[in-house]
Amino acid sequence: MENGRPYTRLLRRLDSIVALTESDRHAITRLPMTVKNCANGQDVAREGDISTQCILVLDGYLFRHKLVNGSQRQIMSFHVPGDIPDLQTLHLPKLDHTVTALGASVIAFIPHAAFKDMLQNSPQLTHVFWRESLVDTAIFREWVINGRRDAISRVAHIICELVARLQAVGLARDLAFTIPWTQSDVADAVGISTVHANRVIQELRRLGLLEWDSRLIQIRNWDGLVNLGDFSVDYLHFRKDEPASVAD
Amino acid sequence: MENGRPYTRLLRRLDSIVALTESDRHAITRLPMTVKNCANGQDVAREGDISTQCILVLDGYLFRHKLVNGSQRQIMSFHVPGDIPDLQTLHLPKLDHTVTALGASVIAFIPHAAFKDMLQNSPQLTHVFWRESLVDTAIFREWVINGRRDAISRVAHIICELVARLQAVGLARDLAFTIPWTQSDVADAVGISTVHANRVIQELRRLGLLEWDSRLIQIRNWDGLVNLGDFSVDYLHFRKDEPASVAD
DNA sequence: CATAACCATTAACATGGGTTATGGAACCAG
DNA sequence: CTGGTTCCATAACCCATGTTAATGGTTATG
Repeated sequence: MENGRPYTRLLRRLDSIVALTESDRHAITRLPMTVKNCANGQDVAREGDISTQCILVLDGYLFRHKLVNGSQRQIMSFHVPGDIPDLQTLHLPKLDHTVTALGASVIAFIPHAAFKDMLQNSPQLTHVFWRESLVDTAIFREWVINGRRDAISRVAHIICELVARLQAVGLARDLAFTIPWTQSDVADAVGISTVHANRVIQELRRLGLLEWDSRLIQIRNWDGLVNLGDFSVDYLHFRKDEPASVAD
Repeated sequence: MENGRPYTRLLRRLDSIVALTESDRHAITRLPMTVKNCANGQDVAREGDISTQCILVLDGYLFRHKLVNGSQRQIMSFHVPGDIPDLQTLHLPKLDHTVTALGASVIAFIPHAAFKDMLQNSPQLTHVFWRESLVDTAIFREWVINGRRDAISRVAHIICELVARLQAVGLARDLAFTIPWTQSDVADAVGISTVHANRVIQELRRLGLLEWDSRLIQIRNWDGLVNLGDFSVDYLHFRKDEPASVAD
């Protein structure tokens, strides 16, 4: 949000998967938004809610999660600036999981009515946002697959994914990023115990793949991490003609 | 396919999540289709392909899968009659996984051009199919969560899911269904070894929850299975006002 | 009919990761 | 300063599940 325009990251995000025309960009910037600051751990939307607006991440992170067997928490996705984690509520308004702020974050609410109105008037934007929702699906498929990998590969994999997604919106360009999660959050995302998450993180450090200093993660050996995590960027479905990463 | 009309199950399927108008139904029945018979194990679409048509399951089953670490196969979904397993290719034409026939099956190809044309002319049908693709997403989310359950619960869970989805299109009404998978397929779907799949299946039988005679599965204790699998039908997002299960 | 595949089953053994518990560092509230 | 809380780290123990391998039944095939 360096430049203060709230829709900048969203445009970057969409631009990373589809080429936007000027009129598309213009239509998006005219969407009404209500900005809100969230405290760490604050629920932004809850399982069972019927949504009437979408959430856009402006700054910080959100995550989606659900309880398994009434006790364990499974985190099913992390969301970076430019993401609309509940885009699906446009057509599936009842939430089957909860959306929560990871660290202090800034979000914006976009009313469904205005959003749908915009899509109704533009087949191209319908394509763009439908496609965006399908990339979300592809990420879930990859997380299903991730369950087959062993613990250290799983953690390596989500780190690679986060770096790639942050880079798509112009963040983490130096292979370093800050994310206010705890080891217990990591454990709940990849489906291991916190004790084992700690073992795995130490092993990643020991292998010289990255520095992981509480909140700050600095990749030291990208290729090694990609290899260990069996990571391929394909499933994120970025455009071949990458958006210029210098034009901000 | 009892009545011979190829789009019957699809209409049932859509009807289970959204109320269709007569003109919607009519538009769908006018979609051009090319019917094809598939042998067991035949790839219908492959990872890396650029699709120009969608696949509709008419009879039998398909499944989607991908190799992990270049060796292990992870099955990420099963598809029943009425499903369009590659609906996402309408907006994300490059496949990031392979679609294969499970047993001898009958499918139909629907050209993207005709499909898009239909959607372009009907905001309501755009809503219906977008929503359909989002239910697909919700299922993947649930499979991510399923990774947190132990082996027997995971198997119980996918059995419950299959029964629910078959019932939505008018199959498996008597809590019994035939599916030509092997124990190794089950293992690759829930992410366990074939040996352990065998242990788990025997335990399910021993608990009196079901009969599992090779291809034929007969549920004996639905509530027990639901309970063991920690299954809740919510994530399938069926309409509250269920489609009449008698009107076929 | 003979052979080969494939599949379900079982056994013996190995191990990745879970569980429980404890201590210390950092941070915060009063 | 003191007590509470959260997070990271470490150890000991154990279990669910993986691995490997062997057996027999069934089906497909030449």
